[in-house]
Amino acid sequence: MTATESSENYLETILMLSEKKPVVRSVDVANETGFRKSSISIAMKNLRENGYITISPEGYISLTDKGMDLASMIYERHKVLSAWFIHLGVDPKIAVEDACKIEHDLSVESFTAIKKFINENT
Amino acid sequence: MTATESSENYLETILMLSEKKPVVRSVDVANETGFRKSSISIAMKNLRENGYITISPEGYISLTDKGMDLASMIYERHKVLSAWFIHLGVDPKIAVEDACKIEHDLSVESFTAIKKFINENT
DNA sequence: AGTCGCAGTTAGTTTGCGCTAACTATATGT
DNA sequence: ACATATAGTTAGCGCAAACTAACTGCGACT
Repeated sequence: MTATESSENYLETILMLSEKKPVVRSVDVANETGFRKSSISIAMKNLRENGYITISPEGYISLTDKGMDLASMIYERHKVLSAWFIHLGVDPKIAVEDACKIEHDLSVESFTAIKKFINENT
Repeated sequence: MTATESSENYLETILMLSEKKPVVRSVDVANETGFRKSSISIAMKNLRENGYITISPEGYISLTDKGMDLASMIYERHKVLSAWFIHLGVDPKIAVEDACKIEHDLSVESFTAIKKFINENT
């Protein structure tokens, strides 16, 4: 029962938004990601049922410990990878798009190795 | 009408096998990838209908120019990325698995930048 | 009271991609 | 001649993840 790529992306988005806004609602996730609110509604239901988030009666979304662990791992990858691509001269918009895709696919081993390498060589 | 990740993987597999064997058939792709031959049959039909491969009456699969372009691009990414991960100390098996995933996701810009960087720093 | 907009949900559809099961066709060995 | 193995196809299933359309519920204005 491991989270899918889309679940990981939603968790990351929730974490990112929670750093910018006092509360995060479904509609905020929809606006940020560009998906329809119906799609987000179903996705949030899944995340809730799998113990990644809680939703208050007002509709405010919070990450559980489990959700925060996953979200912060993905978010760190996102930041490290996009910064590195930008450092290599890639257009920032494209760098972020690419980071967004590969951040889900790397094993712990490879990401750790890349991160170590970046830290030692920049 | 751009090729999906699974299509790209099949094209890459066909190219890889064609370097090792005189002919490549559906069943060879099935054995290599671990998917069922029925799944491969349908996938090869798709690749054929989209102009990426041709299949002889004997069942021998050939890449078209279009198919070869895509296959060799993906295969190059695979080799560059997996070699680099291995160079960074990642277990070869894991390095290959990771390369197999991210090779489809990188933009031309980012891959070019990474490749250039690797060439200048190894 | 009525209407408007915003937030969220639900039903039903589509697409991609794997699967099993059952079939055909061809070759090969006894 | 017949059984077996190999290669390929087809039908039908299931799941994930997006979509549209239509609904509820709520607050705010006029």
